[in-house]
Amino acid sequence: MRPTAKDLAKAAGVSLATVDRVLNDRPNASKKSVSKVNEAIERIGFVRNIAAVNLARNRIYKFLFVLPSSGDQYLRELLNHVGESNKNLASDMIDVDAVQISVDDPHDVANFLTTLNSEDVDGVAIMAPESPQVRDAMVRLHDRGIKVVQFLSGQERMENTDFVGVDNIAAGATAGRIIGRFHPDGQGQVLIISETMQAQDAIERRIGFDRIMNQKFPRLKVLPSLETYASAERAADVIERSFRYNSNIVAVYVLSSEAKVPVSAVSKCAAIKDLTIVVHERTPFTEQSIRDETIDAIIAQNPGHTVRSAIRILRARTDHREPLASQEKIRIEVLFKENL
Amino acid sequence: MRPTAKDLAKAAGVSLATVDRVLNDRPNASKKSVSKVNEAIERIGFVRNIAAVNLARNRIYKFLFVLPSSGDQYLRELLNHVGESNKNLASDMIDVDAVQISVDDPHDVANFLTTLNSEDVDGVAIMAPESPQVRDAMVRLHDRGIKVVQFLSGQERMENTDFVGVDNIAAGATAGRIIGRFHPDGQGQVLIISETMQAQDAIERRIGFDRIMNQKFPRLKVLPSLETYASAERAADVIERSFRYNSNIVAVYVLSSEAKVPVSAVSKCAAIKDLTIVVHERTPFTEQSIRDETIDAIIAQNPGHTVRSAIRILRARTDHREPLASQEKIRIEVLFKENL
DNA sequence: CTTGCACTGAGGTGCGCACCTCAGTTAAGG
DNA sequence: CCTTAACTGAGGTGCGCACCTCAGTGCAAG
Repeated sequence: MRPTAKDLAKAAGVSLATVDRVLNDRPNASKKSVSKVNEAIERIGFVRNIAAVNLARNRIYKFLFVLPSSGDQYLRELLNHVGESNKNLASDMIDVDAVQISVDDPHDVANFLTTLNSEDVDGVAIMAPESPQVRDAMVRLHDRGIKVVQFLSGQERMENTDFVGVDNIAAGATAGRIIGRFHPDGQGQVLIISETMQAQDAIERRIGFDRIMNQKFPRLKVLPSLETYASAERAADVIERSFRYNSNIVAVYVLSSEAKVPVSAVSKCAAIKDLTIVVHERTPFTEQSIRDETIDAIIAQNPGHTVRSAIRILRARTDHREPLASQEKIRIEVLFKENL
Repeated sequence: MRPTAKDLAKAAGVSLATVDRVLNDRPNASKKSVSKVNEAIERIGFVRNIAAVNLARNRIYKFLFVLPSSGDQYLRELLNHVGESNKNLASDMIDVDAVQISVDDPHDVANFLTTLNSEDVDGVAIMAPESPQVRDAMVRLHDRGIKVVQFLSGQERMENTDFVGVDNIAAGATAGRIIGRFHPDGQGQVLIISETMQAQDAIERRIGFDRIMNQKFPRLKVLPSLETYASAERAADVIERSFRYNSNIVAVYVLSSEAKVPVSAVSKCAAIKDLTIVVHERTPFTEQSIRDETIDAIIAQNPGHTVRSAIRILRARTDHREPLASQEKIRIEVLFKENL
């Protein structure tokens, strides 16, 4: 049998009421009592039964994912995993929901966050681009007692806020290592494509990529980033032009998380199987493409892991516990055809 | 507020006692009552509060990891994660422990498993090589009501038993893809080193490796597997001999999970930085080696993930729930210097 | 000495559920 | 008709804990 609060009280030589005061930081506990209880906790190895705590508190965790309204397959994956987590965690009294808002206008995002109330929600995971307004709104959320997680998005790290996602500089460097090692003879040009270079994640990936290419594979020439603005026509246009002007493209690196548009455009300009193509995020499209060997590698952050990690962190913060850093580190996954 | 069992009873038009009979498969519930309750569960979206269930049942989960007594760094990682999980899950009333037994003699393993009692343990995760005795003992564990997980080890898949670990054929193929793509000009010999080729996991990795090398990279010649039997002297001996007879070794693939001995031996025979070296499992040694670029890639199964996955599966089985396959798939991780 | 305040312990209630008992109802079989 | 077995509902207890009330106790300031 595990020791209960009653055993703790006996071991500490105090009453249950005092144990309760200490455990829950209630007033009217003397320093002596506090230390007696803490000493006894260590001595008898008392561990609070979380199930009983939550039952007694009659607590229901409510967490919200704030996601962009624009997006393609990867976003859909995220939404699916949020829904699935909601189902799976219902028996643990955890409600998870997702809203999609237009993240183009930072004001809208900030306004939405402002409407959130600590009565309705315990924690929020936010995927939105960098902007002072959003940062302010996040700080105010925290002040209202709502836990905040920066979710996959490229905000600068904030105090009182956890980040879930990968180190994008490292992710870009990983892509660089793969492309570089796949071309040991050097020589050739590398095409870089992104939806936009405004986004922090794209910038960081590019930085990491450039760094390793310069250091390790200087004979491969990295071209300036093309921006598609998520438009198929524009993608076709700029990519076609780039292939026309650059006659020795041997590899393509797609920075953004939606790879379908750029890869499709590339396939119309070149013998795509002769190119080394590295993209981000596992989606139905990229999975199919790696199976048929159109693309060569996927750098991914597992959407299921990220969603669950965000939830675990929010739960820990809500309980005033420290999340387990070792468990919550999101890995930069490298996927080839063989280890899908 | 979530609906409680009381709400369920009202919605189903039966008493709490009958709801209890249905939910817990107790006798003396008519088919009509059962269907009324089940219909109401769907209708009002009733979800059992697991915390309350476990509290009322006063249940403490007890899980045991049965690990080999021989092993080096990777085994130590596993033990650490078991210990860490035990700490972290104490507040969820989950006790996790590990025992190490000599797995050389299948009889010893089987005998040990036979001593396990369903009073003392709810589930066991077993890492032990293939053998009929062990299989039998595992079946008998299951018959005694103890849940069984085959942990990382190369047993054939069994009924009533979950497997935690990676597809080793795919892992070997992944190693093959990396070595192959790192040598696009072809030509050269690939050295394969393993502690033993008796173990199922080594065999499977070799199969996967050979398959892709034959199909995709036939110009690289894969040498017969060297066996070190975990002995540094023997490793030095056979590896030195191999380098003497084979003058064009360009890559080394270490099949077994402890890479220290073989890599150290290789480093004495050749300019190690000119070789492409792929090993299995992240350990302090392999991590250091990839940082200083002695080795080029690590194929890993995350020990923390595997331990936690085994525990989640055992917990689900103990609760007569189905584990979430999507969450429990252990990924074949590919680690380069950049995405450690 | 009294007053006031910080502290303490005893005890109660309820969270959602499991598990038990027992009186009572219904329906089938003879 | 009665017997029997299958079923049902009402109610109680307890799991470990949070949260509350209230009657104290001790100690320091006035």
